[in-house]
Amino acid sequence: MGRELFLETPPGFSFRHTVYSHGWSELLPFRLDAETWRLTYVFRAKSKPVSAVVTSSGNGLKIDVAGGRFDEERLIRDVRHILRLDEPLEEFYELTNLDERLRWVAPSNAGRLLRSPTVFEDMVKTLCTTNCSWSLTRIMTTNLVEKLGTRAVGGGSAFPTAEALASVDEKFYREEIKAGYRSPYFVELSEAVASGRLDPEAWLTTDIPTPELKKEIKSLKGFGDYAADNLLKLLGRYDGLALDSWLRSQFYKKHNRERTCADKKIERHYKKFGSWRGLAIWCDMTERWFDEKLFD
DNA sequence: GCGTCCAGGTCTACC
DNA sequence: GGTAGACCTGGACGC
Repeated sequence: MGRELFLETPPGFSFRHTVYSHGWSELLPFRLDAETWRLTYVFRAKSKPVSAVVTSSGNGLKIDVAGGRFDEERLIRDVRHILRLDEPLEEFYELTNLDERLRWVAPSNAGRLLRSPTVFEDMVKTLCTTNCSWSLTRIMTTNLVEKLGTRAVGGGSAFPTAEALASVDEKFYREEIKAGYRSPYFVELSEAVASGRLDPEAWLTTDIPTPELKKEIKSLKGFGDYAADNLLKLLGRYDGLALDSWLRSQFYKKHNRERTCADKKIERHYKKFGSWRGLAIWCDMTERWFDEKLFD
């Protein structure tokens, strides 16, 4: 039997801008119905994962949990975390308000990037975005969830645990997940986390300066500049631009008359946003996404 | 149907 | 520190 929970949101929170902030809502165990703006996610629970649907409702969020036994406090914590309800963006908005082309960001309450309940899940998904088309990213994450995730109450499967990911070998990743040359990276990462040698969740609260943290992330196989910067953004550190081919091509179109240029020029363009430059470029490059949708 | 290119890059070897 | 070449896969594209 299902249960309905309600979670109050802070002023200046946009559900639609958050769930549609980047491609994560298209990757299992997220599912987004952009017509009805229903965000489904399979949450880890006490015995068996549970599927829940999150929708915007008045001054908060309605969470319809499919059923099963679950820790309400933990589920609420996960929802707060994935939607970044506790992330202060005032300083960022002060900067975007000073920029003519980014003045839309603050009134829209944009800038919250959807993330997974665990840093580990975001790491695996980030690996799935490297050097491939978005369609292949979706194939790999779908395979991971459907072939290694635990079935949930209410349908779907949870994102697999580090232990589950560490229980299969490189051959499985190549043949079943279609991860190709990335396969040993998944094995190394999941074994490190499952054994306790690596604790990425601690990065959410660590005081380590960002350059040092980036160095630590880059010491992992498969995490280069883009992947490390992307993960740092999801951790709430926006110093790096996380330039990939898509972001570069968008910049060329919008700010460089469709001509390629060196990364240094892109970095100069966003320098004025200081430690928020990674979020500034992302908002700038995705502005048209929100023109195409009906927003609250 | 087939070959080529490239996509939400990174690693290694070499200079 | 900078760079060339290799690397899985799937989809788009040209022929």
